[in-house]
Amino acid sequence: MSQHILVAVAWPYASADIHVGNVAGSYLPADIFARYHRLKGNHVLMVSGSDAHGTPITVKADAEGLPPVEVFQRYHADFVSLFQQLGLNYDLFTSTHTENHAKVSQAIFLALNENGFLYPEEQQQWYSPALKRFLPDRYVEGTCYICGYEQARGDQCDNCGNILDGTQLINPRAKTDGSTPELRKTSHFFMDLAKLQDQVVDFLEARQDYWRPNVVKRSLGWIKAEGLRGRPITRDLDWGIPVPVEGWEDKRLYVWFEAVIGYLSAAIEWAQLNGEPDAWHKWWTDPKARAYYFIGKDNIDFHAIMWPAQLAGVGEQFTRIFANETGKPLNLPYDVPANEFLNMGDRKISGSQNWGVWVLDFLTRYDPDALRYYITVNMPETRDANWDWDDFVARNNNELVANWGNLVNRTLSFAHKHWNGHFPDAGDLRPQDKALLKKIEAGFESVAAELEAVHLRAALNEAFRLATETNKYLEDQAPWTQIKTDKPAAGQTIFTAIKAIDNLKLLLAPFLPHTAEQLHHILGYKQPLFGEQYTQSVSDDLGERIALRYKTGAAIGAWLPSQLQPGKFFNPPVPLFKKLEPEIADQERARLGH
RNA sequence: GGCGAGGUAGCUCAGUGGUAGAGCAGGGGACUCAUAAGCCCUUGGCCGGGAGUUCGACUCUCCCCCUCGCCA
Repeated sequence: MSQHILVAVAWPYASADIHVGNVAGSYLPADIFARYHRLKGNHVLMVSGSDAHGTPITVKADAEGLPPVEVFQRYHADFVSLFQQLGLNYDLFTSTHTENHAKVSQAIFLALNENGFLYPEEQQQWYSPALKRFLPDRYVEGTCYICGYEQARGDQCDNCGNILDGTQLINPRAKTDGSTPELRKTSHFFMDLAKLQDQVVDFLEARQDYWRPNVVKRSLGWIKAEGLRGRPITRDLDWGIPVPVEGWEDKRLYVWFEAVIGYLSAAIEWAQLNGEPDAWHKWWTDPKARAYYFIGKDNIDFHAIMWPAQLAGVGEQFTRIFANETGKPLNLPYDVPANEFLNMGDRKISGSQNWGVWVLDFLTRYDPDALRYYITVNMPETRDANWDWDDFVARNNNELVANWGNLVNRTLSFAHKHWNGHFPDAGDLRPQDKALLKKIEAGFESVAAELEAVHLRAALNEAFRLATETNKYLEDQAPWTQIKTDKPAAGQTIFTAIKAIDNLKLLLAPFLPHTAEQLHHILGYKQPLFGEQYTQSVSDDLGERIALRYKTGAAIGAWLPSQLQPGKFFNPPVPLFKKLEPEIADQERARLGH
């Protein structure tokens, strides 16, 4: 009955700080989804890592006078710390800078090559005689051949916004030393996407009924309008994964091709770290397993078209080449629930313009569940959404604190005061008590239905509606009046409310895990709802790094109605959430210096 | 310019061929257990604009405008 669910999460690029838009786009929805499935008893494997290779990192490294590996290491350490603080329970958060990932990527390359989906082709590329190397388009500046802007980059013009063909730049110069480059011929491997087009279209059409329209329609529309064309998968670079072909030692796999392979290599690394090297097959080669890819809309093409094409093209060859096992095809994505963008003030979040909310910084002043709540109610599932500091304060105070936090606090405080720290004895519950609990317990179906469809905002709203039902019940029963004349009746009311809260704790746990755990403890449970995050140092010939891990341990959380018993002892309640001062909105805006 | 997604109450968003919905904000009320929270009642919208199909369209078709993304 229980399923194997691969939760594949976008890989943060190791040259920029993580902001709330990244969290809203992929990291948080993935964690909510994974936590729900863990509570449900399914076998979740949630993997991701730092995307370590590619030109932006070498550009940054050059600018700072550091080797690329140090830039990568610094950001990677920040990511691990951030994800721990936010409570993102990755089974493994690794990186693409591992021997394992290189080996897996090379096996994918070889499998595609064996199956006839790769071909080499000559291209023109800028070469710097002074630096004695080929320059990626990003390393070349010149005059834009479209608008005449003189500071255009080889890949894109910041003035007119057009994507450029770098070889057409006028007055090209190397970004690092200003020297004049020349065009030289260079060979690269291309993936023959045209040959894979039919398989990709079949793949998309088979899923179009349940995928988000913006993901599937856009992908199919693009393919049908333009057709897929060969795309280079190698580059003249020295930072990255070597091309496993003799004579190609000075080239590297193109990062777009290699980074997505991380979903597979991370699953394999996870299995190895656990001492069960074959365990990854349950998520990758068993056709009953489901793979969900949580990404932002900027990544749709790579996950809905390119990565499925790679997987389809590899066919049964991967396991044979990688592990000399009888080949089994790799699973294609089951769903790619891509989110739109979370902007700020209707402007795109931008690191270079210091326009945004940086999560590590945010967490020095506010709690992780407050962030998780606001991002979830505002999640850009169907269109771009906005981060607004006033709205953050208002929703924190008027919804999170007032509706849910206060429900817990008012009920438990009352109980603690009048029953000396025990749950009241309830005897046989009255019809109104049973009616409330029935409503709340229906949440294990209704909230679950939204979660399974990856409608996370709707799921959270549904859980909150049930908290409101409980507040209404309390108003109807008015235990503060009952207690003056009929203490047993008040006890039945309060016990029922506490049981409702114990249920709501579970329904909200995927969204608000830190406070759910805290409430769980207050309610007297000895074992935690969820397992534990931990870090582990992993070494190979490429170096040593920290991996973020997860272990189930003593976790007892289950997506099932509360079995809370009367009479048991519980801990004195403390507020789960903090009310925020309205002034902080202005302070936060001032912080940006705009 | 092409493709895709959006344009619904002050804000954030649901929604469907049959007399417009939720949460929050705003207004009023009774209560007091609670982080002055919660509960009840309530104001508020030519559902981007125009034309068409239909007995009837926010919902279907066409054209236009605006926003965002991808591509050229």
